[in-house]
Amino acid sequence: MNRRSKQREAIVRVLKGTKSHPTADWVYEQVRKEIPSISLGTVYRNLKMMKEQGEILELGSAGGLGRFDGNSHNHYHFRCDRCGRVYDIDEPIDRTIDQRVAERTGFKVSHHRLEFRGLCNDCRVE
Amino acid sequence: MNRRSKQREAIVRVLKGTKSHPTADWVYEQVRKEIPSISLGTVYRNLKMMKEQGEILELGSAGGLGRFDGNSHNHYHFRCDRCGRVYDIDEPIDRTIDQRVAERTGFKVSHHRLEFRGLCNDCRVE
DNA sequence: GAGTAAAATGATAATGGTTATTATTACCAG
DNA sequence: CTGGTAATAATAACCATTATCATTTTACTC
Repeated sequence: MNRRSKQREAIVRVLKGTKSHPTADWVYEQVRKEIPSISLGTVYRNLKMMKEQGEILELGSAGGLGRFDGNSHNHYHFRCDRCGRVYDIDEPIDRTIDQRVAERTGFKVSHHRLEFRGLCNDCRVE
Repeated sequence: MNRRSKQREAIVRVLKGTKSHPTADWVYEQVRKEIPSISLGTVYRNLKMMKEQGEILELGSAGGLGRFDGNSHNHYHFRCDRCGRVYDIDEPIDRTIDQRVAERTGFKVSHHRLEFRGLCNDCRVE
């Protein structure tokens, strides 16, 4: 079902060969050094495929639309992979983990965002 | 600097009055029941303002562009609030928390995403 | 190798959420 | 009232991503 192509192989090589978290456009520019004729659409198509097959992760912009929360104090969320709904999670916030990461990295850690994923009660199949 | 307007007040009322995590468009539709002439742009403008002033949170689409990670095994990330760079965090993944949330909510929890925020070494001011 | 069907590509148009622009209106101080 | 400025409505612009489609490439069979 999945044929090989030098474009896809180049995309994989670029992705696996960096420790950064590139945008689609950055990948496009890198691959272009090798295959100047490659199309941006091809990059997007392959990234999407690989994401769906679990070979890579996508960060940020996760889940489609931007959503807002009138509650400004930090709390955790659950996002249903099927219907996209977001629920608040009543779980205590672990602040010690910020401290731990700060010590390890030297970064200034102000807070963290935690989002659970899976299927909500309306969407889980019995 | 911040004048009052019935539009903004209606937006705040809608946001604080729901437990859901609405999209900008949903807020727009709700406020429209009260102020049919309100513009979608006004909703966006006010949501952005409130977000910058820390009165509300924005989920998803956090940080702008979608970013990809060639590493498909789950791990945590740090995103710099200033430069937007994303770093991998070498912190063990806590799977017990998925179990705990599943028990409390009844949801099927497959995994979680954890993202730390703050300033990286290049961006923290001495 | 030649033939062939399915998949992948490149080029480009379309989509859709968000932001910018601009002329107009509403608010407030003096 | 009047001048100054923020906020608004309407609309255009933006821009990352997706869809479309004719053409090319791949894998497979003979």
